Amino acid sequence: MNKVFKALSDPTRRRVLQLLRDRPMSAGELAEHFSVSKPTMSAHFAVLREADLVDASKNGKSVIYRLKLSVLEDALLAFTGAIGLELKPDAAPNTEKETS
Amino acid sequence: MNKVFKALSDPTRRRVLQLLRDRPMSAGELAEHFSVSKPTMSAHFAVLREADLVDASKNGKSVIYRLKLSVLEDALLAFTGAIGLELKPDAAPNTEKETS
DNA sequence: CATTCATTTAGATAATTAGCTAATTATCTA
DNA sequence: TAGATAATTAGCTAATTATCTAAATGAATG
Repeated sequence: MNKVFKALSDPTRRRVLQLLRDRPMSAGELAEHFSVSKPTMSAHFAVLREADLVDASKNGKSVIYRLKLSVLEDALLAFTGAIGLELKPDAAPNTEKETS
Repeated sequence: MNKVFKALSDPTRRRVLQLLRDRPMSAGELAEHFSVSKPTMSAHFAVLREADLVDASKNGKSVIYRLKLSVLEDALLAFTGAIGLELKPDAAPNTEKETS
C-alpha cells in the first residue's frame, strides 16, 4: 500500500492513471499528453508498474499500459477504512470501451 | 489536492491521521506512538497542516491536533471520481467520541 | 541486414525530503 | 520570577526524486 500512495503523490502519475481510465494506451501515446521527456515518462511508468497500478504488455514496437483499477480500489478502501472514512464501492460502472 | 496526496505519501503521516480518527490529540501524545524525534514529528504535523488535513489549536502548553475528515474525503472523492472509481460516501459513521 | 521507430537504461544534476541535535519560544507553576 | 514542560525553529546531512541528454535494446520493414 505504501508504494501505491507514493505513486499517487505525483500529479503526472495521477494524470496518467486518469488517461488510462478510458482505454489502454502505449507509452508514447501517454507521453504526448505531457511536456516532459520520454525517459522521464518512462520512469513514471516504472513507478506505476512497481506499485502494481498498471499492467504493461509489449505489442510490436509499442508497450501498452493498462490501468489495474482493482489494485487502486483496494488500496484506497484499505486506507479510508482504517481512517474511518466509510467510502464504499458503488458497483462502479466502468467507462472503458468494451474490448470484446 | 496535490498537497493532500503528498501528505498521504508518508506512512508516518497516514498513521497520524489514523490515530486522530479516534480523538484529537496533542503533538506530544501523537509523538509517543512513533520512534522518531519530536522535531521530526513536528515537521510531519506541519505537512499535514499545510495540506489542511488537520487543525491545530493551542491549549495551555500543548497543541491539540484534530483530523479534518471532510478535507480528506473531498480530495479522495475528487480523485476517485476523475479516475472512474465510483466510491461514494456512505453517510459514514464517525467513531470519534462525542464532545457534547 | 541496415534503418527506423518505440521504449528503456545509464549517468548526471538540482531539488526535495526525512531524519537528527541543539537552540528558541511560549506557557504554566512553585 | 526561576524553573520545568511542550512544541517549534534552525541548521545540518543522507537519501530520494524528478528531470535531463545520450546511449542501448528490441522489433518491424524496406
